[in-house]
Amino acid sequence: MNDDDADEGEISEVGETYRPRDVEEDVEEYWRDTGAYEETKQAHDEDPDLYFLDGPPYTSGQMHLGTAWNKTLKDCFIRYKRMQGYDVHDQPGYDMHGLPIEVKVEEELGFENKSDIEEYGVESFIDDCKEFATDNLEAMNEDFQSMGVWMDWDDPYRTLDPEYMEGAWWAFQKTFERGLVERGKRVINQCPRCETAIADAEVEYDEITSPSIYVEFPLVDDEDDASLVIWTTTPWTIPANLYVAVDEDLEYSKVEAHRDGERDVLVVASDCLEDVLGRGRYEDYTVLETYSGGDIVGRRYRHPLESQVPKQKELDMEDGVHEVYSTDFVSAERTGLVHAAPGHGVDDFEFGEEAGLPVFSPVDTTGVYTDEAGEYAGEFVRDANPDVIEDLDSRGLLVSEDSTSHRYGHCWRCDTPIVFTATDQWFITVTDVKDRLLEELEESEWHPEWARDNRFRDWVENARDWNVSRQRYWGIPVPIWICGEGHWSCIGTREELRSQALDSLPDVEDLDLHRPDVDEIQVECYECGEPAERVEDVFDVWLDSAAASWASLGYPGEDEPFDSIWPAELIIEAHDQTRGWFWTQLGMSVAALDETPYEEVVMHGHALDEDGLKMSKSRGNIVTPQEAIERYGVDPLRSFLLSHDQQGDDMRFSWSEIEAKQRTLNVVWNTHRFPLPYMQLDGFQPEDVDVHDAELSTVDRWVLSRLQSTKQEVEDAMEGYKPDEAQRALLDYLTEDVSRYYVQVVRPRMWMEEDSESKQAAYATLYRVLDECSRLLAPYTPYVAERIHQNLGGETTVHALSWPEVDEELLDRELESDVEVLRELEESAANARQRVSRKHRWPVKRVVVESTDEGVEAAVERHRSLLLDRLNAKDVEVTESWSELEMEAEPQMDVLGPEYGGDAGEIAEEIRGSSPGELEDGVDYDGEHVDVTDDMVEYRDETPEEVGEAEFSDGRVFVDASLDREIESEGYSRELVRRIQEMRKEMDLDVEERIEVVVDFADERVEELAMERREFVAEEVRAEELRTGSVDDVDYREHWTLEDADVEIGVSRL
RNA sequence: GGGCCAGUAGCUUAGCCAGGUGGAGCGUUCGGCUGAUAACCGGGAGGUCACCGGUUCAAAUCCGGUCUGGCCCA
Repeated sequence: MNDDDADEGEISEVGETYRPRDVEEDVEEYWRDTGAYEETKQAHDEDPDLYFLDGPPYTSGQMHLGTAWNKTLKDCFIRYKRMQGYDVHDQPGYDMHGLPIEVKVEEELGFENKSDIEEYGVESFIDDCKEFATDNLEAMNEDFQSMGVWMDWDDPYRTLDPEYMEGAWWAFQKTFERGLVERGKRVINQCPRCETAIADAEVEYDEITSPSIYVEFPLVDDEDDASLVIWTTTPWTIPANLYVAVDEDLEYSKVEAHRDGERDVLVVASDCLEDVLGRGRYEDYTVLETYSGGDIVGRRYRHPLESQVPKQKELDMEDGVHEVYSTDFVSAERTGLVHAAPGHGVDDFEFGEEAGLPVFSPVDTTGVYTDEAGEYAGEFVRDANPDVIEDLDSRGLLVSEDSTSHRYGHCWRCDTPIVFTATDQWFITVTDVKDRLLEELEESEWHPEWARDNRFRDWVENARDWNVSRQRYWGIPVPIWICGEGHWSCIGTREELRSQALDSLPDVEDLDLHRPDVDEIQVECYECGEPAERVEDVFDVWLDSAAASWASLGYPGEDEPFDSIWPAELIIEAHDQTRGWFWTQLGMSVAALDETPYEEVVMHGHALDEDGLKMSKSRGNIVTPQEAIERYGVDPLRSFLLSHDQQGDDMRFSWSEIEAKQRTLNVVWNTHRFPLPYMQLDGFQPEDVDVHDAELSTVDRWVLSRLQSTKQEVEDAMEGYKPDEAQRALLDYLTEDVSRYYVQVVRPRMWMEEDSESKQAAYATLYRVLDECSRLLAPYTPYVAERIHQNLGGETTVHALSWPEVDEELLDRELESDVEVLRELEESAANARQRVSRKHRWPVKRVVVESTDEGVEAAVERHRSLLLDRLNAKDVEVTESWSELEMEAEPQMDVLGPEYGGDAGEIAEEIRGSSPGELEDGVDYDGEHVDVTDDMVEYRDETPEEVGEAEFSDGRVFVDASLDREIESEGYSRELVRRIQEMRKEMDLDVEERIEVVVDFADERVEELAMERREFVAEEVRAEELRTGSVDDVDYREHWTLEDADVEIGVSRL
């Protein structure tokens, strides 16, 4: 690349083809050297604020294709909004706390559980976590910049900064003050390895194999000694069973059944009877009685393991324990009865709480039974399954035993199957403000709409109280202190902590809020003044990012910019964030501030592999952005990413599509490159010619009008958050209109040697088009946009410029539709030519356009000379009906259908292929007579030889390719010109270099025809002399065949 | 097991909300152009519109179900 010496402010020649990586390197350097990013920010300093909020990626990995897509979308909108005249808030963020990082650090240190951490020292562990997160941040910062994303990389918000953590404390305190913080037993997902509660969002579901057992629960005081039959895949929860659930509206049967000489009386749902008895291998059975679930509600049973678990005998004394209840979580599956352990199941717990039942959860944080589990104490719950089954069997209570595979929750980080246990946790009771959540949800606008209406609302409606506490180390400490009396004191800021602390603390700036430092601080209880200790828990990491909209702004430490820009106007994230950031932000903000923290949401999809499958390490189908950048470049990759409908849809990765994007950009590149040498040669100064005053030709006016329409289209699409449509409109304009049409038509004007108004107008037009397009391209492909802008003599970075406005004066809809017609005719004519094998180089006598559309005729009349030139035709005419040849009828179903209903098909068959005469009297079908009206048919016909025919949307085009002397003469002379030009190229001659040509024709007739235009040929090929005769003593010679005629051509330099 | 989204040519997709003989780009193939030339342009071939059923004179489009993939939940 040698075009990096492009002088600012001057049009430069570009000699190379498009090499994305070279362009990107050059532009990167230019941006660095000129401080382009700062310059751009400065240019919009005084504009109205726009608070875009970056969703913080988690600093445990690196950029993948999904995050690259996400940041590219964000960058695209940031650049666009800036150009639209906004001072866009562009601070990136990083989510740096939490269990995932702890797990990674534990892995590095070879730790297996929490006691390893305690032994190692919490302080050192915290330091390691911090280092890990910070290192990753640096790497990710670089990754994102390599995608050409312009954000404030020097100053990201980091959830581990004290001022950020304070934002979370403050909001939690607000929530606390509003009475929405609770402590209580809840059934939570416990990871026995990490020894902590994990959020619903942190549970991943995988297929596992579990025992599948049917168990008898003997009823108390039953005349037939009947037992309830329950089914479970978690035998280990039976020691904690407190009640059995049925559906009151379901029918149940009491049956007497026999196997191996034993008699059992069982109660199961009637629909499940056959299945259960089959599994139990019963030989026969008799239904003793049927009743509804409601009839057995309140019946008592004996706990099947009461002798193994003595605690169950105590619990049996309590009201309501070991009774049958009707709940809404029962269905007629398996047995239609559900064993419920409030200590180990969410539904079980919630219903148990309503019914006033106790919670029994004899399992510790590591998933090991406590002493309350009697004989099972000390055993890991899942390992106890066989013992439980054996004990049940030995008591004769096991109906059947099998195994089943089903989906079960696992810890997302260490993949350990979770255990549901009821433990003490801190909650934000979002269920208390659900109405407000649903109201505030309406205050935000979502793209696409269904993301909010069909998805997010559903999630919010079903949201449960948010368990925000984790029994871990690396996170924001829960700011609650408890005194000896059990009073809670909630601290909201560092300043408040200082003033409330019993010992004197360092200045606010030097106060770190992390564990273990904060654990050592005692505060004075707000209620009784006694010393209070902090609870040991840290926050769920989702609470960190939930506070981003104010915490990233340094609030409450700083009032500005929070007071002036909150809430966020725009957030852009993938669809997995419905349960994540979209939700936690809304939940936290409504709980603390009673208001939505964001106004507009753009939801995009995930990046899938080439087969539409998720990219994952285990599948080994991961494609990294770096790989794609190396192979094709950043701009092609961005262009590819932004070409997808991002509104909620997943994207399939495709190498060939990136390659296609690169080729499209290559066309754009060549389009901008084409006029540069001519402009430079003529010393064209953009500021000297205004397109409004220039002598514009039809195509000039047309391409400028199309520019206005394109700007409008692009802007409309961007305002609707559809960058894919915007980019498509722009690239279509550049390739279809500018490259494939305008540049083709305008070339001869650029080649004119002497200066002319016409040439100046062409320069001005193309300059205007390219200059504005470089700005339009900026949000999508920032590098190549910048390069084009610079090559056109841009004085500042393109990204600091304003979005080009639509110039109504240059808009001419009629002209646009005229040219659309002309181009269609041109295409059809090319098609017609091909059918009679007539090259475009050979003129044709005339082109006949057959159309009844008045617009077509008008367009042709208005632009006759342009069209003749494009068609390479001597004449063009428009007629309503040109051919009188035999015509064949084609039935029109859109008319026949509504008219004849079910008979339309048959009538159509009668009509098809008939001549107009045959249809004059109508057709008969099935004994009925039908009149055939004009609108029911259209006719096709055939054309004479030497006339090519092709259709276009409003009719047909006929090309009369018959030859006469003039046409042959012109054709052969042009054939000759092309061969000589080819030889000039092979000889590597300069464009201006003069030559001498000698041609030896084998065919006299061809010689005569071609030489009739000797001067034309000589001028075209810049020959001082063009003669015929034998070729000898020349610099370069070659044999050719012109159509069927052999010639030998000799060319010599002068 | 439930909710949401998607399934259109070899590939990427438009069309679907407001039903009337399926468009485009890439690839492929044939051809053209030859002062953007390691470029550029045109034509052709290529589609049971995932599958099954329903509504309708008429369904890619509306309705119900199935399958596949994705996200979320249980």
